[in-house]
Amino acid sequence: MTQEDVSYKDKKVISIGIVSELTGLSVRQIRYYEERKLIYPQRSTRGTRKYSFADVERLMDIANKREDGVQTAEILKDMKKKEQALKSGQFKKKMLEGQINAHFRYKNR
Amino acid sequence: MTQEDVSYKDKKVISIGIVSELTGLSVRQIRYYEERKLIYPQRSTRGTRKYSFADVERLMDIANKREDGVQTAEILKDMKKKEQALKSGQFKKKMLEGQINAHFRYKNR
DNA sequence: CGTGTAAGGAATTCTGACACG
DNA sequence: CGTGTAAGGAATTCTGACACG
Repeated sequence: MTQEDVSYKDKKVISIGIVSELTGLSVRQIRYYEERKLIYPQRSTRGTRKYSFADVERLMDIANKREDGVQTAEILKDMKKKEQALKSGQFKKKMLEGQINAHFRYKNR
Repeated sequence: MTQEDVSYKDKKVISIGIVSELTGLSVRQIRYYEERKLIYPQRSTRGTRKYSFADVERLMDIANKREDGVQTAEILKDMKKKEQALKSGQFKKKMLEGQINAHFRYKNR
């Protein structure tokens, strides 16, 4: 994925009505999941919510879990755990890159 | 660019107000460029226009040309020319792939 | 030709609240 | 807990048209 593609995925430009169509969730449900801290839309100047494609995917993930009877508090916990794991993975990757760089610095001087 | 990224770029989900903010063009201008066949938004069930990121980029391109004094009819011509060139390039690429495939079919049988 | 604007109507979005369970 | 709904207001979007140039 290039940097430009990431910017598409994370750019908050979709209104709640479209998100509702895209996810099959009601507008009420989407607002409620925000209240429960599961999702963070951006607000436009005039206060309307704007979502990204990443948000839409996250909401579809939430919808699946809710269908399985998972409560929002539980979903929140799981998501935090996964974010933590992701950060940890990124950290490990950075460490590895550091070692590799050090290795080449050593070899090339 | 993966297939998924393409789907983000080309998915028509942005309302005209947001497109206006993103491009700096007035809503009136955006509608006018559609009238002149420079842009093709999708219509939602209730008739509102929906744009993709690709459309937004195309509009920014149009805006630049308009600033240089290029008329919409001229812009339309240029765009058609470029599309034609692109198709031609894709065609050449397909031909080449065909030759490569034929080559390997020959070698491997 | 390209763009602004007022007009009138329809649909969207927002918040806080009551309802049900 | 999770979701529907009616309420009232504000902002959006749509079309066809007149204006200016």
